[in-house]
Amino acid sequence: MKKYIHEDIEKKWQERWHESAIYQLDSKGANNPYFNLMMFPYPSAEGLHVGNMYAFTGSDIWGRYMRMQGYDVFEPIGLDGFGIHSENYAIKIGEHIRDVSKRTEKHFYEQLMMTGNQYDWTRRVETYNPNYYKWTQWLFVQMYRHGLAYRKKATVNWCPSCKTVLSDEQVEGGKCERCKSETTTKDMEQWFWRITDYADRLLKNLEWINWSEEVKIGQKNWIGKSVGINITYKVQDSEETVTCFTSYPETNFGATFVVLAPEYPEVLKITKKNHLNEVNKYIEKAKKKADIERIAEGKKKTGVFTGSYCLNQLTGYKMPIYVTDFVLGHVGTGAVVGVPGHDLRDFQFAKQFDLEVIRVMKTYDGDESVIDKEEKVNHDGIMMNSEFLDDLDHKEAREKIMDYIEKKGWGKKTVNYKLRDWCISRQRYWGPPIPMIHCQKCGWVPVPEKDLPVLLPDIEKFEDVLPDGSGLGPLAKQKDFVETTCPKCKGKAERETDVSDPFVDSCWYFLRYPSTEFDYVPFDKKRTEKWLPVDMYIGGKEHTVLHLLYSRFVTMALNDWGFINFEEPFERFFGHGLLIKEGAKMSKSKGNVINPDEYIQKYGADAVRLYLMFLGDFEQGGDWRDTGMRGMHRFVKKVWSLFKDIGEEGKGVKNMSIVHRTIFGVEKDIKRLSYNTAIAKIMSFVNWYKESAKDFTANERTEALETLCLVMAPFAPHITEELWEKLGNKYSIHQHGWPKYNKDLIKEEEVTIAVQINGKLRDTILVQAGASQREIEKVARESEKVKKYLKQKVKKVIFVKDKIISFVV
RNA sequence: GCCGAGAUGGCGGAACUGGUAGACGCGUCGGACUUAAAAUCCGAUGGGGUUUAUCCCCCGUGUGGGUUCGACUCCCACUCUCGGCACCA
Repeated sequence: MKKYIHEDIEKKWQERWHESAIYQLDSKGANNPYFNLMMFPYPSAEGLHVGNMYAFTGSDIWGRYMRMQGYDVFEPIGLDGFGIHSENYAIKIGEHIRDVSKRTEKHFYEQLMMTGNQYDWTRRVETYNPNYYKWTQWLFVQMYRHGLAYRKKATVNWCPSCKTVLSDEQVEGGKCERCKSETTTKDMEQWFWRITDYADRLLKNLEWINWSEEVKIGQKNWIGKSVGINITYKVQDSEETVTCFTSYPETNFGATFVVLAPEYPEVLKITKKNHLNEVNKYIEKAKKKADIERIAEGKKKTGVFTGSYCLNQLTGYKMPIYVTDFVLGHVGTGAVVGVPGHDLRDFQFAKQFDLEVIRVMKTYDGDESVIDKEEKVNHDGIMMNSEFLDDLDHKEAREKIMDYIEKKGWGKKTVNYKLRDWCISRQRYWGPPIPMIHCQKCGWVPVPEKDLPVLLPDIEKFEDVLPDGSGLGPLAKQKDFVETTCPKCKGKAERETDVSDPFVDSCWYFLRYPSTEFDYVPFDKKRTEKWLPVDMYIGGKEHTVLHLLYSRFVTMALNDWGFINFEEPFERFFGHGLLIKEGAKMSKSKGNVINPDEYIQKYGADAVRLYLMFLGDFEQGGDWRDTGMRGMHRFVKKVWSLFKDIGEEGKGVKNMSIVHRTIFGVEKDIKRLSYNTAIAKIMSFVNWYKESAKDFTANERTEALETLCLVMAPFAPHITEELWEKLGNKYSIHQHGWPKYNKDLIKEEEVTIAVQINGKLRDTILVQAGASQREIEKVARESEKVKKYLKQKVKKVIFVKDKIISFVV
């Protein structure tokens, strides 16, 4: 038998798979469609990251296993190439993104090809391709037509030194990630998608979708539903009112002040004349700070008095109104009623400005002393000083007071969400232009469908694609692009020059995959109904909120508009863990980044795939060690060497039940994506084979080796294909069914029973499986080791079938 | 601060619904093959004690308590690590 040369074998089969098109979506047949999706990568130009390969291998194993279970598995791949990540890289190396991205596309696909995943290479999707982003723009127009896309002034991060808008991710601790200067905020008109309309549904559906609890909780917290009440207070000597949202109104007998956000629209109207100066100054200062900076200041509260008061209807307390930046304009109503005894921030503010603290809840331990330090501020307890609420538990009191306030007409029960509408405008170059036209007469008009796509102009000069600090994107300088005619009145008009957020590109890509050959619709109706929703989606947990939530939102909207017949895009989502190297996070600065190419060249894709899946639990992540990689290479060579004696006759063995136990065990592990233990079972099987094969008949050899190929096929697709052929089987192992095990044979005939005395292991005995307590007790009592301990009277005997017998003395 | 995940030999990690802790692999040590090395193969390998030896005993899953015949697994309190969010009223 030849030596194992992975380069030849892997190349050979990759070409064969390609020619025979066994992984292509069957657009006519396919009785059991199964959409196995992995998160498409954003190509970083430095090439495929081993983290990508880790995720994709785990997903591919699942897809290959499902194919062997008889499903028509569709496993597509594409590139999330539009966006700031790619653009920043191009800027860094001083090259035009258009050129960089052409190069990375080729590089990425070549690398992905080498990993041996069962992709349908005919259905690739690249977000920067006009035939794709045409439909991203179409989605925007749909959003606009259905009232879910709108424009509003928003506060964005701004770096005064780089003169550009920054995304939240680019601001680290209040500083610009590139030049380290302090960032400020700027109010700019932006396009938004009304995801908050779907907040409740996004939350509700979490109850039934098959996702891990961890990810569901992540989404739930992000949506951040809080139930409470909006209470409206009259401002004294004024026509104005202030409405405050609170989720713990039961403490309102202890309310002693009201605080407004600097962004609060009526701040100046509420402020008394002689306080205007100071209030204005404070607001100006606050505006210059980013949210992050406000937070960084920590517990020290600042603020300024407006000179006005409002009345607490419950107590008649005259509450002074302050402006402070710890109240955020976009949260709740932008106004908060201060209860210093039972909210830490309110307490800190009250101390700063010497406001009264009134205790209205004692602790469950009965402490009702004066609240004079932070540690004593309590959020729950039994009501006191609250008239008709006294002695009620605070939760009970909450219901009662809300009804009371509503009945009195002072307020209205409200639900508040942390989730904010999705700002999709980006003042950048490398994205799909937002397909809107502004006309002096007609206002904003969407680009008609027949005129899509609005092509991203191919700007020749590299310098012209850089953000320039005008607050407008690079497209604003392209006259030919900006100047257009209004689709409505045919008059002169201007195009929107912002592009959309890269998350818009990725929020619907899975819908495109099965329909890539259609150029007149984003997704064909029949095709979509057949293949979607996605059956299994595997990807990183870091996308728990943004990407997954946006995709769910868009799917719901498309469902509402009648384009698709389902409202959840991913029937099942599985979040894998993080891959690290020798205890440390991989990073370029540390120089410990693993380049998968090198390892594939050295050890072969099969060995790398196996090792990636073996080094830890797929859900938890794992720690890459080069020595471990070498060990796996050794294992693959060992497997290869087993096939040298095919056809040799031995005297035969009685018991091949381990074959069945292996099938059973590996299957069970794959089903729960516990790939590392599945591989361990395959290794044990190989060890057993090496020890026992000398006695096998030719048939027994074949049975064992075929089984080995089949259970290993999802993990190591090339070598198993080669060995499968060597055994004389027909192409392809990947179209063969998963092996069946015999239920009777997986049962052990003999079992080892642990014998315990007072819970301590004293002996083990080998008995027939299923032996009764009486039989086992008899054998156990005869054991010398046990006898020693059974001199005292046995009080109790505990027996677990096939497991344990325990004597209590 | 809040939410989530985790802590097991020299190392990566196993242990399904409480039932023989350390599967599988790495590393190390010893041996075989070889002029030699690499590669390969065989054996040993949690710590401690005891024994000529087989045996046997004790201690061991981050810390402290609890429940149980029996706890890595369940309960309470705490420490540390990683990931996410962060003044959400």
